[in-house]
Amino acid sequence: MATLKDVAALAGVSVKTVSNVVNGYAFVKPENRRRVEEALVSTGYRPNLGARNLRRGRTGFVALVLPELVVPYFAELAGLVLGAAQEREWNVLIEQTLGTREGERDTLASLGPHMIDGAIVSPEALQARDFGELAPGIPVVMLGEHSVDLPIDHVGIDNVEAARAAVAHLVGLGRTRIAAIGAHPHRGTAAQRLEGYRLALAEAGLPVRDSLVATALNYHRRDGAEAMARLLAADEPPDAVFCFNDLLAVGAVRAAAERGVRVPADVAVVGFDNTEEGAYSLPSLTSVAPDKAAIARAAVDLLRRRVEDPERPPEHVRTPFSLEIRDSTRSGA
Amino acid sequence: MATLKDVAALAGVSVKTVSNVVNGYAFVKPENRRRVEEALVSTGYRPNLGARNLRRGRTGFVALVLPELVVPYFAELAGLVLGAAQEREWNVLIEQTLGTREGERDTLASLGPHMIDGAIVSPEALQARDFGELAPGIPVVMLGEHSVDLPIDHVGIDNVEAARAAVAHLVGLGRTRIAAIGAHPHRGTAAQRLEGYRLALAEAGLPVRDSLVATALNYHRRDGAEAMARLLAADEPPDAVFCFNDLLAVGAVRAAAERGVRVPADVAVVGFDNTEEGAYSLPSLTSVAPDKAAIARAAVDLLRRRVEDPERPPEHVRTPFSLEIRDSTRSGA
DNA sequence: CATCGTTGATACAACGTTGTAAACCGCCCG
DNA sequence: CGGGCGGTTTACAACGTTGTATCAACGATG
Repeated sequence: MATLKDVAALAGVSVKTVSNVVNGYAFVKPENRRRVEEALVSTGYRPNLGARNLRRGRTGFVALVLPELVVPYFAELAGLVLGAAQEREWNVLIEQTLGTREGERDTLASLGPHMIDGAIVSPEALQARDFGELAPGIPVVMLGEHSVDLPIDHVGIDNVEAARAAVAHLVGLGRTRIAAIGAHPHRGTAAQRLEGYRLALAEAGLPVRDSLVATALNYHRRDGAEAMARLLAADEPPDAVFCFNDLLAVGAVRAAAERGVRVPADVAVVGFDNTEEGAYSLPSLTSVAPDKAAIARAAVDLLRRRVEDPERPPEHVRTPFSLEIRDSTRSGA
Repeated sequence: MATLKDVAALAGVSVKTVSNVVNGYAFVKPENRRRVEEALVSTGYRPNLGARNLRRGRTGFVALVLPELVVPYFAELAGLVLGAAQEREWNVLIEQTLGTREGERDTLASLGPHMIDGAIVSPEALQARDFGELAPGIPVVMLGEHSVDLPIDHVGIDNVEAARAAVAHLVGLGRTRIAAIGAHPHRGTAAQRLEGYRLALAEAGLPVRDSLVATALNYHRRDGAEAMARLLAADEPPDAVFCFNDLLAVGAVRAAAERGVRVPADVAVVGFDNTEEGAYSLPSLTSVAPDKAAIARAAVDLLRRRVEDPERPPEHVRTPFSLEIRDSTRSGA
């Protein structure tokens, strides 16, 4: 593997001059520049990033910490972050926490302070305040959970508003027994979506019944199916369900189908995340659609600014969302 | 950030002694060892991996190169590789090629030789032989495509056999006009699955009709839907479809539903990859189920052995598969 | 007592890169 | 003609770590 030294020897100049050419330093005699460039090509020189970063004190790596890649929302998001980071010449290290608190702690601890220039974290169990101690001095941008009181950069949609819009849509269909699937004791986003759900019901003059709020400890298809089964088995089953993500909704739709309950005729279903899976499922899924590309771009951008100036005041970026209406809430279907 | 030097100063020993303690060198006086360990804890020392790797000539990073994370099969696989690599104390760099030849070339080129100890590559457009020139000297393990003639480690299922089993299953249902969706001019796996499809038809004494083989330039839901639409619009539409992955199958099912064609009554559908999405879709999808965990483990293991001994002869690991039979091919449903 | 081997500790160099400061060149100006 | 100045190049040190060689101390051996 060719190093600067080899190139320098071949071009008959010093190592530093080669380094200067590589880094685009202006004052290099054209003649030398030509010779160096020739030597660079003929040796196939590639900088040793480890050495460069050791010298510069940066690594060029960013961590993307998220619960699980098998959750389509995170897979889509990861893809977009990868793309956005590529433009900034960052390499992305994806870490899965599996949603457990230990997983998140381990991940952040094991990354070590030297490995990464910063991290984009989509927390699930972890409280935001844990970050200070776990990743001391590492620039962090948080996704999803909204925690205004903490001095940490943050990107996300307005979960309360989004949930309210989703439930308002169900209200608009004339549904009155609207359930929610996805309540969770420790998840910030869950609390916010539940809040939006309650607000929408209150605005419509509908009662908020505990029996219609289903907890889901994970947000997988299986959890949605189980929750829906419980709801349908109850005395007064719902005529609409707002699920806190698309996977829960997919599970809910399946559980309904298995029991001969029609969607949307008997139960209308709204999901969250607007994954492609939901758009293709039968019936296609109405879903809250966060602008994932905007989230990814904003997160990478915020992290870049934070890395460049660690002292700047933390920023909260609110990205837009919309409601994609599909067959699972269309009466015609 | 504490360095060896800081720890050494605090413990009153030399830098090297601290290094020896950190690396578990045997001959350190118990007294000194104790002092060093104390200092390590109190300074919260974490080795600078960049420096360590610079010295050792290894990076501790492995690349996982795949087409797209939004394809559930790759997301699932990535999650499993992440897990398997973690046990080996490797960090995984996930790179998306977006399935284009340029993407794959760029990715491999940009990683550079210094960045990674090796790569696990799931090629799509790229020909296997391109790797030699693109990543000279980098240990590579290939996934999926079977290319016995090349001196590269390889992990995958027997695609011909798997496809044959899937189509044989459809034959067993009494279907006679069995279509295939997913033919592709440049994809090795596509060619193999098509081969298995042909074999199964031949064994059953059924003709192979070109009009029943649908090309898909990508393997997304949309492509499956479009291909299915073409097949259904033809003079003699199929009574069964073998899709080369689950996404194509999901799209195909949707296209059928939109045209009032019932699955499986009118058309039975088999997918490939056994993704969770398929298991929960309506109807649930019969699918060829590669043992993804085994693939991930084998790939990481093979790469580790290759890194440790670059001279060993290349190995081809054949991982098992099964056929998961679900509603999309069950007559009762 | 001289020699040797073992244990324990250290100094030094090196990995490949880049920032700093100094040196060199030619040229213009006083 | 000496001093200064901008352009151009270079030597050197440093980033944090670890392999090699060296060295000191010690008890055992001949």
